[in-house]
Amino acid sequence: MASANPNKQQRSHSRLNAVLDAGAMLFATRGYKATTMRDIASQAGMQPGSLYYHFASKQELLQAIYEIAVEQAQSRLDEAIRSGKNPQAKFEEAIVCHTETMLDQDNYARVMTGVLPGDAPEIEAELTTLRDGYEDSFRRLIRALKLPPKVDRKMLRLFVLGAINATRTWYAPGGKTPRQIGLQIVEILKQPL
Amino acid sequence: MASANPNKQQRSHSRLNAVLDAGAMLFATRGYKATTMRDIASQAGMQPGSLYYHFASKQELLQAIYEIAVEQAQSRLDEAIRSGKNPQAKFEEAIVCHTETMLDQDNYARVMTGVLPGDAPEIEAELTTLRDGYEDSFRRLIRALKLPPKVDRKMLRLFVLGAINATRTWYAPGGKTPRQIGLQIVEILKQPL
DNA sequence: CTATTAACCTAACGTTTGTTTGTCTAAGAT
DNA sequence: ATCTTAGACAAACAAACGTTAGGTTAATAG
Repeated sequence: MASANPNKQQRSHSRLNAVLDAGAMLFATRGYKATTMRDIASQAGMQPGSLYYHFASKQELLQAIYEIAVEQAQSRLDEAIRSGKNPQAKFEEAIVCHTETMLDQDNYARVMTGVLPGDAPEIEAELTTLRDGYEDSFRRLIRALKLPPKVDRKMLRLFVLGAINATRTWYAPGGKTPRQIGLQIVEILKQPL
Repeated sequence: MASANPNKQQRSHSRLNAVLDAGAMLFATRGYKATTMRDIASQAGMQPGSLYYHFASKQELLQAIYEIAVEQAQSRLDEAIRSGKNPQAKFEEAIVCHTETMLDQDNYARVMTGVLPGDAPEIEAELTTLRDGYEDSFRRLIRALKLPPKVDRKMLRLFVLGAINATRTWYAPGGKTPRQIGLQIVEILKQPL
């Protein structure tokens, strides 16, 4: 009955991380359906069948990536929120942070916006729950905000997140930096039209 | 050498429109890759092979739908813009109109946001050109706007369109109407945060 | 009435898909 | 030195995919 070591000590030459990285990159840029297991295997430098040593199915691979993505994004966001000195500053920091996260090329978080809900029906509920957890931070931030009476808090959250998540469709490195883009969103929200 | 009638008079019992409607509906809700020709045929009430009497390929079907979509959206938008009495009012009318268009269930326009760029590589350029034409209306509207100096016009356009296009991911009939949602966007832009 | 053709259907083609199976290799444990 | 097993490979599977080919029907034109 084997080792007394409870750690799932992975061997040094395991390419699990290469698989996760490849999947995250391809799911984020091409979407779930448009990415094949062969694409992922090729990008990770291995054979298609080998992926199934690490994950039982394509959907499970997506779920694993999604969990890492939310975790990464969440910890980034928490730190940004801490740095804000009042509710309004916290909200602004969060906006800039989320924008940077979504435009960071080597980050998993773009999978959250690159995968259509319902592309993986069997795990759709889990993915939605994960994403909702992340968005809860924004819920709390906006609740603590002083706002004009005509502004609906739920709508504000959905519009801001929608605008930021859409940046991935037009962003191109070389122009404005992710940080500048995030700051512009804040600016547009602060200036009355 | 046939008829002197130059009209491409389509027969009354042709189900071309059923094909277009089915394709628009499925591409809009599931995306391009996730929609199969069999899905479309089934929804249109015919056999998969029959689709190829009307269109030479899946991509050509998408293109035809896309062209109708942009045309519909454009004519709606033009009318809304006409109804605004000054640049600011025109911009606001355009926001509400575009929101209603995107959330209209029986409209083709959702295909513009439901299909990922690059899903159909061979016609990607045409699709982008079509969409750019539509967005040009917003470019012109924003150019005519009096704005605070710190607000970048290009960013304002991308953020507003991004926020509106994202509504399709969370909108559910029964809650706020498309019109109310559009008006809330305007409200959030007008009120300083 | 006959010839034509628009608009489908039926049936299959070749390819790509996610996945499974069995084998090999090398690293760590005994 | 031997055993075990993590981690990969090579090859194939069945299903689903976009697409094609040929036959059928019914409306229209002459």
